Amino acid sequence: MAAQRGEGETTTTPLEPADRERARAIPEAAVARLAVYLRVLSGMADQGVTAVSSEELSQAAGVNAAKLRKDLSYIGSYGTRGVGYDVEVLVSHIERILGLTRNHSVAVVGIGNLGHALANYGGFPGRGFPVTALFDVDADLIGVPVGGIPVSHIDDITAVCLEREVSIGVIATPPPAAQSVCDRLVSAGVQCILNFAPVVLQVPDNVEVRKVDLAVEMQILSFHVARRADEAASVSVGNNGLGVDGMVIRP
Amino acid sequence: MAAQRGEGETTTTPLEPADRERARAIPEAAVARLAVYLRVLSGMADQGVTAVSSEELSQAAGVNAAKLRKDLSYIGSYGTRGVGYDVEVLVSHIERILGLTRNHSVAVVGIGNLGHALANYGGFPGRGFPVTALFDVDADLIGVPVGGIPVSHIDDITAVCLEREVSIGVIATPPPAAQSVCDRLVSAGVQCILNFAPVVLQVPDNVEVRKVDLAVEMQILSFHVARRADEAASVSVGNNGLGVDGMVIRP
DNA sequence: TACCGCTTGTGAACGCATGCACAAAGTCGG
DNA sequence: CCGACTTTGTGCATGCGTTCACAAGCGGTA
Ligand SMILES: NC(=O)c1ccc[n+]([C@@H]2O[C@H](COP(=O)([O-])OP(=O)(O)OC[C@H]3O[C@@H](n4cnc5c(N)ncnc54)[C@H](O)[C@@H]3O)[C@@H](O)[C@H]2O)c1
Ligand SMILES: NC(=O)c1ccc[n+]([C@@H]2O[C@H](COP(=O)([O-])OP(=O)(O)OC[C@H]3O[C@@H](n4cnc5c(N)ncnc54)[C@H](O)[C@@H]3O)[C@@H](O)[C@H]2O)c1
Repeated sequence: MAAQRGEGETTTTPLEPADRERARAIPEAAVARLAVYLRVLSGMADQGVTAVSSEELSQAAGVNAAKLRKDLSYIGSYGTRGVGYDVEVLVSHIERILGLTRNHSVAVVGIGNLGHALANYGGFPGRGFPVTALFDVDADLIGVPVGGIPVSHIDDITAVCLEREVSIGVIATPPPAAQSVCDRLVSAGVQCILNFAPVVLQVPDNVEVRKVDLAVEMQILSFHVARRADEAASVSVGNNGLGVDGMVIRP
Repeated sequence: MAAQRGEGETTTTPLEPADRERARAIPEAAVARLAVYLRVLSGMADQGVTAVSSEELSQAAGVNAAKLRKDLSYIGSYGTRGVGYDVEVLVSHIERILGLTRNHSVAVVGIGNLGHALANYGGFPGRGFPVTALFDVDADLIGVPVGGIPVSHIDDITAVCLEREVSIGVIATPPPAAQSVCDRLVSAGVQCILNFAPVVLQVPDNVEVRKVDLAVEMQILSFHVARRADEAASVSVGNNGLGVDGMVIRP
């Protein structure tokens, strides 16, 4: 909706009605994997590979071959039985479904440790996500270029986001500021937010939020360490080699 | 089911076998949420809150109340019916299940844009994840302290990781180096890896990998933009300037 | 002590995602 | 042109995760 210019004509290449229905039905989990397939396929294309089978591609993407085929089937039937998939064709169809046929302007809010890293990162523009705006409250930062873009004051967020047609907002401020920054982004018309602050954001229904929570990631890893340690411990104590449900733990 | 003891009365082992069995059965998705609950609860504790109901906590964590209760039930029954949960009690039990009763040393490999941000980040040590080792190949960086820790050469990774008992390795190198760095971490005995490089890592079964893939996150957001735009487009045949839900889109 | 109202903990139903297994559909060699 | 071989696309079963709904349990109150 934010991408919608006036009425009728959009700059985005419209999907065929059939594709539109498909896109609506793609499971979230499959979308995430499609993005991974896309990267793997792009890499293959760069190396001159023109065709690939579901088996090869699934290996490279680290998933089950059947799952890969099912994922691809969500976007249509573009393979050739007995042969496999044409890399270029697959790339273009995945890009189309993911909405990568147009650029998505990114704004980063909070130009501290993380914000600097993000602003300097060269991987985004190349993939269709140019960083076009940076915001902070720190007076010493305003106007200073980071990664080639001068930092704007957070109070100008609405004007700047509208002017530069920002469609994705990245929050890299301290936790206490995150909700307020989020609200400002939303009122500036940004409907997609990537949040690095360890805070649960409240947003209206029409806004999509994804969070990257490193502490949570670490704690999940910690859980697995602990679980493994416990398993080892339970095996070393007068154990009979059987797990709780009778499965053999160690042959 | 999985929690039930073999046949008849098993010996009354005075350890905590119940918890061990429970931990094994916790769904991955629930573990991730437990980490979130823990953060919310810690915040509440800091503000002097001593008791909380599933309704309140679920609101704060942004999840369904029933789901929250089920998640908590995986770790045991520590609530009081008619009252709610004691914040301190819940915190300590979640910490125990997540293995946060001990510290987990973290090593960061690749001290570039992102590695610097991670090394300087103050949020990890406070939560039981002290960064104790940094690695890079760049000769100019070796010995230079970042966030108080001198950067070691990647070739010393095995010795340093063993000496500092590193249990989590964070990969922040360019994509081409990631697999090789991963292999080195694994042979240094690190069993948990957090990967920022947009690469699918191959590891043995006993190693746990979690990836943080910002490009994928952005592409998922892009997908939702596209989907929304399409929905709007399908409505906007003879559009009146109003979006699907009647909100003004952008003049 | 007995009752009442509130909140937990969980059995059960549901829905979504995964993985299997195979028919359909194509290629290629003869 | 045909038949053997390869790989896709998908119906189906299975398992996991979410949600509902309510009995069980507890504190407060009379
Ligand atoms: N640095 C990391 O590696 C890392 C890791 C995990 C999570 N995080 C999270 O990411 C966020 C940023 O981390 P950081 O290390 O870059 O912090 P930082 O303190 O280095 O930077 C925060 C920046 O946000 C700015 N800021 C503060 N309030 C603001 C506001 N209202 N509007 C706009 N800008 C504002 C500050 O001026 C500062 O420049 C934090 O929430 C942190 O918890 C960071
Ligand atoms: N910077 C970001 O915001 C960002 C965002 C998303 C993903 N990433 C990913 O994170 C990774 C790091 O990004 P960055 O921007 O910090 O890159 P960078 O180029 O700034 O830093 C990479 C560092 O890794 C070091 N290095 C190279 N090969 C190495 C090896 N074999 N062993 C040890 N160190 C080695 C380099 O010397 C350099 O210091 C990349 O894979 C990138 O795609 C970064």
